[in-house]
Order: sequence, then C-alpha cells, then structure tokens
Amino acid sequence: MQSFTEENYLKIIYHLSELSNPVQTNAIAERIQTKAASVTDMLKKLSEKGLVDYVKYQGVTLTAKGKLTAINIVRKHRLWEVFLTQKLNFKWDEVHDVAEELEHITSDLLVERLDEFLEFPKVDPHGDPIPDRDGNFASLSFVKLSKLKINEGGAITGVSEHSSPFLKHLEKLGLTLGKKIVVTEIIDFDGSVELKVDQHKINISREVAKHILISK
Amino acid sequence: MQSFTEENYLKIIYHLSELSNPVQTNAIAERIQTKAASVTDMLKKLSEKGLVDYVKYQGVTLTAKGKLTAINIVRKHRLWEVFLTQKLNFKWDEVHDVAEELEHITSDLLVERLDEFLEFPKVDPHGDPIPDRDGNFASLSFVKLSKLKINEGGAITGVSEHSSPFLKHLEKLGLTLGKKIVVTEIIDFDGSVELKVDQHKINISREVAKHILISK
DNA sequence: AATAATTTTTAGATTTGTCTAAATTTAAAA
DNA sequence: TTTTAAATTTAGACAAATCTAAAAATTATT
Repeated sequence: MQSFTEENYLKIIYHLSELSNPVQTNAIAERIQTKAASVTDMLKKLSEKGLVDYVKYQGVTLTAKGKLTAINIVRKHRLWEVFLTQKLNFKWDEVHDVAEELEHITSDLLVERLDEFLEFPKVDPHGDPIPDRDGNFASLSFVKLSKLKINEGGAITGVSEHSSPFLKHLEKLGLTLGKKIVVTEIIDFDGSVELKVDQHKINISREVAKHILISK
Repeated sequence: MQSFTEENYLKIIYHLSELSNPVQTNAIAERIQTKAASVTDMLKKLSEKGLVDYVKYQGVTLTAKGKLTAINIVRKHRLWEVFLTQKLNFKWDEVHDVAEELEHITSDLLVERLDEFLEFPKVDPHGDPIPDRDGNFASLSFVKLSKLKINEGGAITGVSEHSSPFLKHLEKLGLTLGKKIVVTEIIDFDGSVELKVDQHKINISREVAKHILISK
C-alpha cells in the first residue's frame, strides 16, 4: 500500500517518462511543486520499496511494479473525469483538480463498478486513453493539428495540454472533442493556422495548434 | 481548511456528542483507533483553531464552526453512500469504508452536483437523514423495534448499527429499509421478538431489535 | 583539460500526527 | 475522608514528508 504522496510521485514520474527517460530530479520537483532535495528523499524511499530504479545523479525509471501502480492511478483519474463530465455536467476544464483527489480512493470494487456504470469508456474528456484493469491502453493514432498541411483534416480526438485557460479557449472557439476540421491556410508570418469548423473559418495560433490532436 | 485527520476528529466528536455531551477523551480514542494521549494533542489543536471548546479533564464540545464542518462531512458521507448503492449497486454493508474516504474530497461543486444527480435524497441507505447544504436535517420520527408492543408495527426506516455483520444478518432475514413489519410475540425468557414480514414470521434477538428503527 | 555553471545530494531542522511512560487529576470505594 | 482505581494530561521520542544551506557530482564552456 502506498501513501497519497507516494502515489503522486509515481504518477508524475510515469507522465514525465513519456517525455524523457530516465526522469530527472528537477523535472519532478517542478511538476510536484516541491524542492529537489525533497524529491531525492522520496526517490530513495520509492527505490527501497522496489517501485523505481534510481541511480544517484542519473535519474529515475519506474519498475514494472511502479508502472502498474502509476497506470492504475491514471485509470482512476480518467474514469472519474468521465464521471464528472458525463454524469455531473462538469466542463472539461473543471474536472482535473477534483479527479486529482478522487484518483487516490482505494477500492477496487469502486473502480470496476464505476467503469461499468460509465459503460467502459475508452477515453477521458480530453481524449486521453483509459487503460483497462490490466493496464493496457487502446492504441490511438493521431497527429498534431500543427503537422497537417493545407486541405488535410480530421476529427479532434484529444489535447496535449490540460490547463483550464487553454480548454476554455478551445471551448469558446467551438473546438471540442469529436469536431471535424480541415486546414484551409497556414500563415507564413507566424505559423498560425486557419481552419474550417462547422462551416465557418477560424484562425488559431501555432501554439494552440500544437496541442490539438487529430485523427483522420 | 482542515486536514483529513482533523476532519475525522470533528466527525467522531459530532457523532459521540449525540450520546453524551461533552465528549470524553477515551471515547474518541476508542472510536478513532488511537491512544488517549494523541487525542489530547489533537483537541488542543482543534481548540486553538476555534473548532471545539475543550476544558482539560472535562471533555470537549463542538463550536458552531466545528459543528458546521462536521455536518458537512456527514452530508458528503451520506450522499456518497446513496451514490454507491443506487448507482453502483453496492450493498448497504459495503458502502461505509469507501464513503469514509470519499467524504474528504473537497469540492463544493462536486457535492452540489452529486446531490442533484441523486435527486436530492433525504436519507442514506441506512435510513440516516442527509443534512442539506446549510446543515439542516429533515426531522424523522421513529421508535426502536424493541420498544414496540404486541400487534404494533410499522415500516423499517433505519438502523442504529452500521457494521457489516449486522447489516448482512438483516439482509438475510429480509429486514431491509422500507419493509413493513408487525410484532406478533415477545418472548419473556430472553426478550427476543417474533414478527411478521412478507407474510411469514421470523424471530430476532432483543439485541437486533434494539438497532432497528421503525416509523408508524 | 581546466574552469564555470547547473544539477543533485547530504546534513540537519521543521511540522504533523502519533506513541510510550510517567505524572496528574477526577471519580469511586472503603 | 482517606485510599484506590480510572481517566486524562505532560514530557519526550519517533516517522513521514518537507525545507534551507552547504557540499558534491555532472555537464557545459572556454
């Protein structure tokens, strides 16, 4: 059994290792809002528990056991996000903080029943895949909107940025999950993208385009 | 903002003060699975925060502020219990431990939306009243089954014991919330009670009868 | 390759909630 | 009312998770 805090470390390490492996102390410290010294202490502890492989000054990797734990937390987080949006009418920019608490509730029965109640969703409200009980993800293929060429298009299937300001911005532009878009122009000057949604054209910055995921 | 632990103390003090006021240190220690010395420490802390009135050696009472906090936790606990039974098919003896964790999730929006989703339930799966947002309880009138005389009866509206073995026992006997019963005999020898439920007669011990609440 | 800059770790202190053992207060019994 | 028993509190220690400041290791730069 892990503590609330240990679970958070594992989850952060899991997410960060998708960007770079092994994960560095400072990267964790930044994400978890703490100091590097505290991270070092915790890494030693997690290492002793066999949840991570940690080499001084070199960084940290999840062991199989640690990865399974982390994925289980991600599973719970995403299931709760689905619950909040689909059943309690939360907006997609309101779910993160609450799910951050709910993900630590420890009851296998609860998770399985919730999954069933939600009819076994495959993705969360941001399009992120929900791992099954054994930790397997449905593999989703997508490209960043910023990689599309003129006249290419597809459906919005996810976002790679979960902050409330970003999501509210997309909402206002009508760029929600499932919406179909086509790129109509790419502005040389700033790389911003013009696209067609719902029969009308809008313009989004390159920065925004980078965080929208499209499947064809 | 209170910690998980502080919230638990307030909740326990709230429940115990329905039995005796002020609440004694040892009573709290027993319920919270800790030592009297630890309780003393926490009472001092809660007192400094203005959540309880604490007099050395005399016991403790909730302040208005403390009571409001406690009732809010009770509200959340009971709403989650309703959710678990009505939406996720938990049995009434399975909900307590999970609700014990869920009650500490801090989101007012979540609580209000959950309340709405459940269509503003007035009682939890054990018949305990659910306070509204302002801490007001619907007043329910009931008598212990053990106080009924022969030929008196009514509907089961609650239980005053929430342990899993007790609830499973009632389940097996068909004594669930809402069931109508009539007392047909009271055995002099051991005070056990014979009653009619669903057209057939069963016998329950006095101890069990004491914990079943009836409204006429 | 030597020096500078960055990253990471160690050492020692702090906070929260807990504990044991001893001391104190209150309540009960003789 | 004195003695005994029970309940409660104090004192000092401990574990978890964090922090600051200083030391050590790594990486980058000249």
